[in-house]
Amino acid sequence: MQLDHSKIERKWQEYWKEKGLFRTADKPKRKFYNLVMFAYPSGDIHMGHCKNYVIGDVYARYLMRKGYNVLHPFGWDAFGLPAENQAIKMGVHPETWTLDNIRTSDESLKLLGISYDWDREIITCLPDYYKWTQWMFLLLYERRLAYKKEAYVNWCPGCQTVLANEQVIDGICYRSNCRAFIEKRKLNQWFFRITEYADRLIEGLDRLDHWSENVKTMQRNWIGKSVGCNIVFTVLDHDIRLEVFTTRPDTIYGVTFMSIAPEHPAVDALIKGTSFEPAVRRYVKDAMKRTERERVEKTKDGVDTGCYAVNPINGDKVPIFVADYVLPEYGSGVVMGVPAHDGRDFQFAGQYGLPIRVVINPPGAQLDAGSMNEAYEEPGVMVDSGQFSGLDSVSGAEAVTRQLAERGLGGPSVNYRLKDWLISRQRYWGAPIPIIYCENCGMVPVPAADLPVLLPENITDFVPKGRSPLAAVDSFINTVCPNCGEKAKRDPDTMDTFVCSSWYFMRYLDPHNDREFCAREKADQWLPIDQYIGGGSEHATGHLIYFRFFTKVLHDAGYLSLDEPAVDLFNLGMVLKNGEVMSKSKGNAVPVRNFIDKHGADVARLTILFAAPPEREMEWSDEGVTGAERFVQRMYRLVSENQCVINGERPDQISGENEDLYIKINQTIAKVTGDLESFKYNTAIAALWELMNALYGTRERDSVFGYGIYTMIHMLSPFAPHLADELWSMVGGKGSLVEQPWLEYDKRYAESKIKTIVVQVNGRVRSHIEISGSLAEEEVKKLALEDERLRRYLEGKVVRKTVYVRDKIFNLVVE
RNA sequence: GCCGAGAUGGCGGAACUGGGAGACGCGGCGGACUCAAAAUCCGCAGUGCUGAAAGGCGCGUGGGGGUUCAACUCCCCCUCUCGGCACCA
Repeated sequence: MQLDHSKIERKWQEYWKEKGLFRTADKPKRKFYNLVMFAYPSGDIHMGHCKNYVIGDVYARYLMRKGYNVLHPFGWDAFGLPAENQAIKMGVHPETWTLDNIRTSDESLKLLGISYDWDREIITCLPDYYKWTQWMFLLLYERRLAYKKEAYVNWCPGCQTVLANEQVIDGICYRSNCRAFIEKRKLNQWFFRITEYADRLIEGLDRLDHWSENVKTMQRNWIGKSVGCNIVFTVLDHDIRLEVFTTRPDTIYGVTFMSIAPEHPAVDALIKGTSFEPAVRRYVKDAMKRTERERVEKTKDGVDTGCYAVNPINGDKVPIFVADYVLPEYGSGVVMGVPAHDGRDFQFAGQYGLPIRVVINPPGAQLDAGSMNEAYEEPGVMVDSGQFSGLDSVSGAEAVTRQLAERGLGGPSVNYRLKDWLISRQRYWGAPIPIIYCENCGMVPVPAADLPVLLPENITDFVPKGRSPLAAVDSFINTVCPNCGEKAKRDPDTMDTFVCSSWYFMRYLDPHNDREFCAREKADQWLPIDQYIGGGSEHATGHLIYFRFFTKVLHDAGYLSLDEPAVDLFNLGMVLKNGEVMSKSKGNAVPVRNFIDKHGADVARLTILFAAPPEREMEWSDEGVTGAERFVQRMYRLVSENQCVINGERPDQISGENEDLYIKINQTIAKVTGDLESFKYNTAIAALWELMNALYGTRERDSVFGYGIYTMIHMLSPFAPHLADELWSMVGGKGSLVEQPWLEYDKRYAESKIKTIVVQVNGRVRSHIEISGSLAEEEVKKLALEDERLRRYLEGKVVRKTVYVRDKIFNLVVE
């Protein structure tokens, strides 16, 4: 009796669809927003992608059966470079390629039986979606959170576009097919002022109790808040003020030089016309050529400007250097050099023979500048610091800051590592930036009524040339000014795809609305996301910050009442094969369709679920498939051979042989239910397997046995829904188990009647006592002392102490 | 360097709040069925020593210490693996 998986899978998928079981009603009573991170459509999906979808689906199906009104949507993050690169390589239009991929992948997801509400599918590259992405841009523009500025930005020579900070990894382009070294270029680009939300993005993390510490810590580090002080140094014989940011104003007396970034605008004025000019210019030119990576790896060097800065606290005159270890975009691009108490300054001073002046001593010790071989960076006691000497460095820092503020030479300041989000891209396949440049009126936002600014389709040359391909499309670029009606030009750039994904979770709530991105009423009904199931921590410092930022902006603008999008975040581990992340480009992908043709969707699902706990990485192995396949066949056989004893009634007379089985059944329901709620799907399946083994081992095929199979069928439904529904109909069930409430267990039989007390001597297991009911310590002790097996351990020994954990363990401590 | 996660049989992995380590599966071995094989079913199994056998005695959760009647679990030190950040003043 073999199971024809393709037949039953098709049958039940059709039934679910016809009955609209996964279409979400719009007036949710017990709502649950279960969101799986949407995906980039890069060809057909493979088993590596499926893990996310299957895990999200198990949870969704369980919640539906628990009576929740579950919103479980899916969509596609469809803009982006791969489509465009494909267009260049194969001559296909990016839209064609993308939509083809989506069609194929949708079919595969349907073959897997994922319970998405397909009516809500969103595709970010379609005008009815990106219209609202553009609307979001305008909202940020209006609120002065989108702005254009000339700045040194990350330029990827491979992709021929600028990138956000978050997209540069170790000085290299984040795209796995590119990996080019990033260059710095000074360009005029659009930014989102995410730094304005830096503090709130940090504070909000404290309210996200259900997010993993891991992701929260990564976000805190990424935002990188530093509390310190600004200090103004004047330059001798120049009308220049150099402002520095430091977290250690307590080391101000230890300043023996200043370093200024090569990009700093003051460099020019410092050296103009002096004998130092040629050397400095040469240094600056070389520095600008270096990538960030090269700068980090080379030794700390610099060049003297011949100028001197004046220490505002003690009037010391110190030389000013240009040095490329100073980051132009952090703080003010100038640092005060304190070699005794900063590792980098120590190295730099060593290189140029600059004096080292100790101004902080470790508690109870004294440093000697001459014998130091590294900087002392810890807090301590201030010395050689004028009126501040003797203060501990923490309160000293405050005192110095206070005095600077009083004299108008500085004051408290906060700096962030986080930088504003650069969102312009010089590429075609993205949402056009809705801005028009008019000779009379300047920069003019496209009026909301004119949205969307459509991406022109009549374009064939996608080869990047350092500017957006849209710049060459006259019909797109040339327009009229919405203000004055004169000829004007559109912005040729498109937006970073991460803008599209920053708000997608709201579009699902109202996907067909053509007047708003989402009706307020629906947002209020459905948000927040109750469970966000994400594809790993690679999004921690990108998407997962951006979508929080957008939520806060929309909150402030009055469109949302909440300001954190997701209550609970679950990070899944990736799927590996042969030790590497499964992906098409690595050639180790297991295609979904082939797999389903051969083994079926339920086997695919069980293989993924059983192999490892969801949060952990899993190594794909064909052996796991064997197990899942065997499970399905055994289950099918169990039901088909015993159909007559299964009636779904909970037996009320439990006695005799099958009482233990009945207890096992109830324990399994409790275990599986608990595991479903905490994403422990591997152990849930193990529990089902145990119950199946128990059923196979049962001789008396009575009503308890029948009920055991019945509950197995029920509990199988989130994991292997097609098989479960088929078995359900075989035993006379109506419709799908999705329509049935989840099982409750019989509390009277949740515990074994017979318990085993483990008897230990000095912590080693030496015997067991079987009991029914419960025993007091005295009784156990009596039984233990009479126990034959214990005699040899107790003979000639004195019982010094006993420990009893009721009905569980009894330990005799003897000597 | 900093932050985070992890290390358990041949393999994937289990173990509640400190209470019988190794559930469940894969692979392996033995048996049944079969002319035979596959499939299926039943059984065995961490490891060393000992015993004809039932069994007995040790050792065992990356390494070393500690707390405890009792430690995979708690504390201290160390090693390795993975992920993130990294000249952030």
